[in-house]
Amino acid sequence: MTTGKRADAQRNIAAILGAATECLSRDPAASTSEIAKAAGVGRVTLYGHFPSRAELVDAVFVHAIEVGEESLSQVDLTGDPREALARLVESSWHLVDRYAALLVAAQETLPSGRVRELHADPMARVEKLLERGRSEGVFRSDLPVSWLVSVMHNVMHGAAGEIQAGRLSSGKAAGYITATLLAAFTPPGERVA
Amino acid sequence: MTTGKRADAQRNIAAILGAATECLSRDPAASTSEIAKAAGVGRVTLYGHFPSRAELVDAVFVHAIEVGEESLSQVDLTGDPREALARLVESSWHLVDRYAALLVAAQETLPSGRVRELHADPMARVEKLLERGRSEGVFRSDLPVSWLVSVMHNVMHGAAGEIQAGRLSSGKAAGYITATLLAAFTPPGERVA
DNA sequence: CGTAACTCGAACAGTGGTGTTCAACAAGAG
DNA sequence: CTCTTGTTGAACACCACTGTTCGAGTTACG
Repeated sequence: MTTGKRADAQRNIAAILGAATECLSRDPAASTSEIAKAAGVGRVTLYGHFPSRAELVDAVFVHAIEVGEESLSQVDLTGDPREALARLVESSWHLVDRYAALLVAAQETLPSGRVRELHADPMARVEKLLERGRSEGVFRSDLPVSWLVSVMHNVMHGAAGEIQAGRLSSGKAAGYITATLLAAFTPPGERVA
Repeated sequence: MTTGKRADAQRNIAAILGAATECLSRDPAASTSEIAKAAGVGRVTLYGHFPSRAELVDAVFVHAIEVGEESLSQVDLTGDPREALARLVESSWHLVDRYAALLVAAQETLPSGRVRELHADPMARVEKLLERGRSEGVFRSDLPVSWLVSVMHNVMHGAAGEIQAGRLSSGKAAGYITATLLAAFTPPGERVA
């Protein structure tokens, strides 16, 4: 092992990371006591591996992004950009739904800009697809790509909120989101799919 | 006056309400000390008029909604629903931009459902316009009205976030929002305005 | 003017978190 | 088996906040 850590230490680190992911996904303000207890570990042990709560949140967030990237990188983005977008939304949506509260935790814990920095890869993927759709004339070019990305982001997180509030069923969300975004991204003068 | 309060007490209540609106609009987690100081008043005085921080936040939020309603009620919602929506967005946007942080404060302070309860009037206005647009065939009917309202809400608050992050200029926001929503609300098969 | 209403700062108790220290104990690695 | 690394709960110091109490001082109001 390149890590000089002992075996049980590695096990505990994994347990803490897992428990933190779960706790923070339920409550963005989850305390270190809560997380340590959920990991079946003493609070001191937690601080032994993560110097501060913020660094733990960072590690959890980085891990979540990695998991997400693994899933997102398998989405086929070739062919009709509209169908590609539908596929990308379908995959992204599951991640957003799962990690919505975690994002909140990161936002209010990590230094400004850090969240966006870690979102660089997934954002680049979306931007690239949107650019291609624009050059093929099926996505609108009268608004900045950064704005379109923001719309996609906010519509998805809005859906997560609606579900949490019990006003939307999980099954319908992906369909609503894609229907909304495909229309929103249609160039003025063109027909909505 | 129907209020049995003394004149200076009334002045202080107004000052506290004003200071709280300003402080909470900057920082949703603003403390009572902060607010009292900004109001030029002792913390004890604040608690003399508002039994708890939560009730103060509630009062501030109610007041903000009232101010908003006053402005929104003057918007002409007759004629082409698309143009009416543009006018409504224009007015709503200023309010959202101003009170975005206040909404966050209310969300994390007030009991679940209270925020939505206080939003009943502005939401009814939007719903009514959307229903009319649907019956005239210019807004889509394949998605629930509640979802369309949520989309409008989230796109506007997303724009507020982009502005706060310095990625969007205040002047362009309203145009982007209306362009996005008009397309998003266009019925499938129809051309985007 | 006199009184009731109001204000003030300081001090207090209570809460709920973060991060550290300590000394005893357990477990992996060689 | 031994030694290093890791783990543990209890206790501690610290911080920032909420909400209350007190007594003294001030202000409106009739």
